[in-house]
Amino acid sequence: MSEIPQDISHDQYAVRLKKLQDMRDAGSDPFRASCEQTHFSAVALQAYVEGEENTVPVKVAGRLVVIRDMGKSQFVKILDQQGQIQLYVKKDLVGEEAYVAFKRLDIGDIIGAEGTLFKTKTGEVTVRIEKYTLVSKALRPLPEKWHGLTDAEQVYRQRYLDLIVNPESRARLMLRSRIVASIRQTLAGRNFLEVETPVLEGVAGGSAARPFVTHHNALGTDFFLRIALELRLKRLLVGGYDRVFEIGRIFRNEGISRKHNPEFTMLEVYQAYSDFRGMMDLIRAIFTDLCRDVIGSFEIKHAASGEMINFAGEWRVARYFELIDAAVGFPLSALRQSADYRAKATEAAQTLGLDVHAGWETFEIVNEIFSKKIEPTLIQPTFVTHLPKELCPLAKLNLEDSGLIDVFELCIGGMEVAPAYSEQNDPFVQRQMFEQQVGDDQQKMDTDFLLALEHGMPPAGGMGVGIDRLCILLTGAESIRDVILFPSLRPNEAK
RNA sequence: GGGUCGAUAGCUCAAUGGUAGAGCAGCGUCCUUUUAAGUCGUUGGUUCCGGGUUCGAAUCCCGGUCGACCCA
Repeated sequence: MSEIPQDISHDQYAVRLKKLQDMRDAGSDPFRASCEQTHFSAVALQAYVEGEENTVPVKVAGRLVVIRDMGKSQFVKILDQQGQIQLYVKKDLVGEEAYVAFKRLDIGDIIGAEGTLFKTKTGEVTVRIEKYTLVSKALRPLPEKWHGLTDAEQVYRQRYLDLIVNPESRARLMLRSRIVASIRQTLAGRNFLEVETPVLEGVAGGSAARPFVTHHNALGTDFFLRIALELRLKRLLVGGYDRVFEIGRIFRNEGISRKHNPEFTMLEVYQAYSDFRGMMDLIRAIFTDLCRDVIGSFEIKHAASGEMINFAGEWRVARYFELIDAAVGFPLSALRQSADYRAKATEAAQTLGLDVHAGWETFEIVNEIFSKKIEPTLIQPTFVTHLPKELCPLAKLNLEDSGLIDVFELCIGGMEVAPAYSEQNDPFVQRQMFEQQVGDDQQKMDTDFLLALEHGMPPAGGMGVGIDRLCILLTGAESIRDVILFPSLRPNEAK
């Protein structure tokens, strides 16, 4: 322990260090190895029986977050996983020595306490403390109780402080845990197997994104961090896992924004002998369970627009090109086979005020219209179907129009939430689509996956759900950083 | 990567180019049912870092670091 200066009254760290040293000098250890807890705060509050004062015993534990000292008695509050509970500490009850020691506790200290439940004259259920133990000393002061912690950088770098002092952050991030748990439960109830597949891949396939590269020393080779789960999970379809899913972290070496974190969480689900329509049923079931069990409502307020998003009833189904034609104001899609399709698409995009880059393929120009002018307007749940095949090289082609694919993009709240496909299982078509996608760079082609397809993959529906964006939607968060416990930041020495 | 904005006490925030302040927290006092408890007193600053302009810089200028927002 470092030297403690003479006048420490202004230095909260030094004051606390001094208290720690005094306790150690007196032979008591302020960092205990265990502490008995019979009740979480919320459980204790429910255990109170109206009119039965000081009959129900509880042992609670948590961090001191409020201290109201009234001389010979104190009201304090502790915070545990479930929230706060008030404790009443009285000199008569705990004894002189313990009371004096209690007065030396600081906000932030973690204590265990036992006593009985009663209701104060203002009606708050409170634990009347008979015994307490300091189980972990906090050497640093907490942020201010009223405003909490607002400095964005500190909120992200020291998330634990945000969780302690900002109840809305606690609630939002805990809701994420419950959302993921609910999804697992829904899928388990439908006989899906949860699996884990490699993060380190020789080929980063399944999507078009720039991967992170790392190096394995013993093998003397570079690996890519996965950018999707798809190709591994489909190998499991080949292997006879008919219903399989993974909730896993994927990594994309691209920009950081309110909607993008370099690592994020994806749910991918595959169901053999189903197709993209089956995935519509599945995603409806996932949302129904989420609304019922986690959110407690089938309506959620869309944070950006204030509009109520309704998850009950039928969800809108709309064809991609119907939406495009409506947005541009003329039947652009009728020209898809004609020579001036590109020119008309460019003109339409520019009329809508969009920049068209010279190097873009025509489907990219049209998709710019979709992502900038249509997707943001799809607030209510909408299945967008019949997308152009260039957008998803892993989907089955539509039987009536081979330029389209059997897929949907589920858009909610102006965001793409879940794409789903009837999965491509023809190894020849798949190879062709890969070749178009990778161009000359054959290194990027997952030939081992094509080999797996040649062994036969059952027809299947597959779906991906961006868990972070789903959480943004369901929690009303403004940024992906608000639903990720520790978002990616530039490394920085602690201040 | 580009543009705009920001960084002041542990936290939340003030401060015409002229002695850096407040609230909470801390320290000391009073108070045995408080609810942002109350009461009296009181300590605390490398104004993000490095240059420059100026008699004088938290404030103006340049560079950097970190962050936020928008764009790519």
